[in-house]
Amino acid sequence: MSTINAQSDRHTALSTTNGCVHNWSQTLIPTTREAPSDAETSSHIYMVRAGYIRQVGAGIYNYLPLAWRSLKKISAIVREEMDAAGASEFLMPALMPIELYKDTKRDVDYGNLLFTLEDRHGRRSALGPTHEEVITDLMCGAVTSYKQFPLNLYQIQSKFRDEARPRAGLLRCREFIMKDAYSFHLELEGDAGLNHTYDKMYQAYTNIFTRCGLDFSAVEAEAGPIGGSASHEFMVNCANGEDTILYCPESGYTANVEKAEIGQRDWSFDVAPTEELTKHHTPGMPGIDLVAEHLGTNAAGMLKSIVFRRTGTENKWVIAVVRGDHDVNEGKVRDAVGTGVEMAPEKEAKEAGFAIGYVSPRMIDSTKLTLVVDPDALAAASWATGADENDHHVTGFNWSRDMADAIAQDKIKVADIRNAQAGDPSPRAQGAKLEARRGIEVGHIFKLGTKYSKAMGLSVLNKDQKKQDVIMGCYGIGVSRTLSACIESAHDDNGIIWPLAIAPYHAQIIVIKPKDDGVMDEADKLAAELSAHGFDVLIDDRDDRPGPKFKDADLVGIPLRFIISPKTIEAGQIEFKARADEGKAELIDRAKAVEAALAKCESIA
RNA sequence: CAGAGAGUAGCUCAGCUUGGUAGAGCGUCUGGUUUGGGACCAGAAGGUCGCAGGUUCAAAUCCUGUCUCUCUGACCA
Repeated sequence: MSTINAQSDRHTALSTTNGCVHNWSQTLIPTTREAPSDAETSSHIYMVRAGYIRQVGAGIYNYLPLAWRSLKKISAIVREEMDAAGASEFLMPALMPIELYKDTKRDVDYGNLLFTLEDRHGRRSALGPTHEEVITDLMCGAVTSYKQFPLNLYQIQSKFRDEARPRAGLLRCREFIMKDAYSFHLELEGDAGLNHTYDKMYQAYTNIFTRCGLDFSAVEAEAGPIGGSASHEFMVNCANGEDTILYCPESGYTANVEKAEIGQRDWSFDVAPTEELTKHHTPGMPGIDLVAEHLGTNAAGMLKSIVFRRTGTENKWVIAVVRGDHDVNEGKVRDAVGTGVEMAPEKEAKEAGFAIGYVSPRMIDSTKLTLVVDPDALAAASWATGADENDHHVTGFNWSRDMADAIAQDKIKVADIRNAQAGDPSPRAQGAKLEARRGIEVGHIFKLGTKYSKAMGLSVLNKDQKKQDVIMGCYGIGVSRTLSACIESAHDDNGIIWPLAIAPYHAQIIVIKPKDDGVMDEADKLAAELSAHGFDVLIDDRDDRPGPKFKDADLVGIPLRFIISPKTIEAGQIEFKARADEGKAELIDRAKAVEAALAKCESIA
């Protein structure tokens, strides 16, 4: 836990100045008993029900006061840690001319994900999904000497991506709030190098998500369309997350499924056949499970042969073979064959003779191609696989017998080309097995290298008066996604349970019978005391019955809760509990209210 | 992008098959009784039935087109 305000004895989640005090009746918190029927995930349901967000369009939301308060708290933590790590905040436009994307070809590579529009003059513009191009272009004109490096600049801004399918409230939006940072270097190593900044960002991200009170993992990840060499994702651990993470309990190795390596697996071509190769008619069976059932086996008894094409080529084919119940990992295929690959376009693959849906490794005998096989696809003596002929499969396929020529000519490459899964051998600890869990990606850091600087001509003269491409890194945090990921992992059946640091308010005062003499005065007094100690306070001053107010309090999820009523005032007491505590509030001395709140901060945060 | 579904009151939905005065619950407002985990009584407001055409004496309902939203998959810094 990082302590920014070390000179203060206040809890770091509290405000360093007086906290604010707001009355429920004077802000907008439209809670509802029922969620919209289309809300499926708990963060979506609770954010709508508790009055944090309202939908405007597909993947577009209003951030109501509660959500905005939390978003500002997350942003504040991000700013503090980024600034502390030596980055400078600035702001780029969200709107930009499409021409900026020409040099890096991301107007094409990013595809439909890029929001584009046309102005009155017919000029095409884009709404920024990330800002590598804008900042690289900026740097081309703004940085002229090697002496100005390293640099690290960041912004917090709305980003736009035309997601094919926005979903789950703020988890996958078309407009969302993101912090993006870009660093510039002339070398990899040393204090001014990319690696040093990357490590600092890794640490800053660890600080940020720790301070936000999140249960998260930093995992090795694929660089994806942004490109670059190394990358880590920061994932909120959450059972219903969209991403799968694999980790080794012994070595601590943790990686996204896209990236996770699999440890050593024994294999051999030399397995004696046990069955004749037999052809079967298998028409109209979509899906490997149906075919397997028809052939009297299961998916694990079949070979799946996926046809790829080397990117940028007309007809350099690659067949990747994995066991039927495994998934091919495109990145691993790329690494295995040494060039980029893409799924073969069906039409052209068919023209080249591939019976798509019925392809087998035996295609190598008739067509020029690269064959890569996963070790697990070699283990059995007898496989069911395609017959390289429409509507037909074979059973009894055996590598040593049916692929003898290819094996003899050493034409088969064996490599780890599938997604790792739970139970696979760990790549970092002998004998250990990988375990799987789910997560929501909230941060991603990349070593970009010179991909953008080369494409856009960002170079400077170095000390030796030689022109040198600038080395870049980029670092993103999904601010609005962090908010919903937090709820996704911290709620119960009654609503949200905020960690102190990013809750819209630290404390809520529920006033019972606010119209009775002196009751609101008492609430205001307590609020002032709490505020003086840095607590942001929400007073539920609504003239409503206690039941709905308790229900709303649970829904909204403010961490600390006081209950003031005529009864307790008379007794010189007050009720107090944390949102996360089970059961009813406990009665404490009114005089000890602030003390209790401060003590509770220590135990829950 | 493929498949499926939905647009009727602020929210959740019924009505549509078989065309004939626009409905319920929750919420809101007024008055009253209440006041410790989403109360009760009485009353009220609130909807060009997504939009545009068409059929018909008559369309929320039938037909055509269109827009929007959602779900599953594909895709996804």
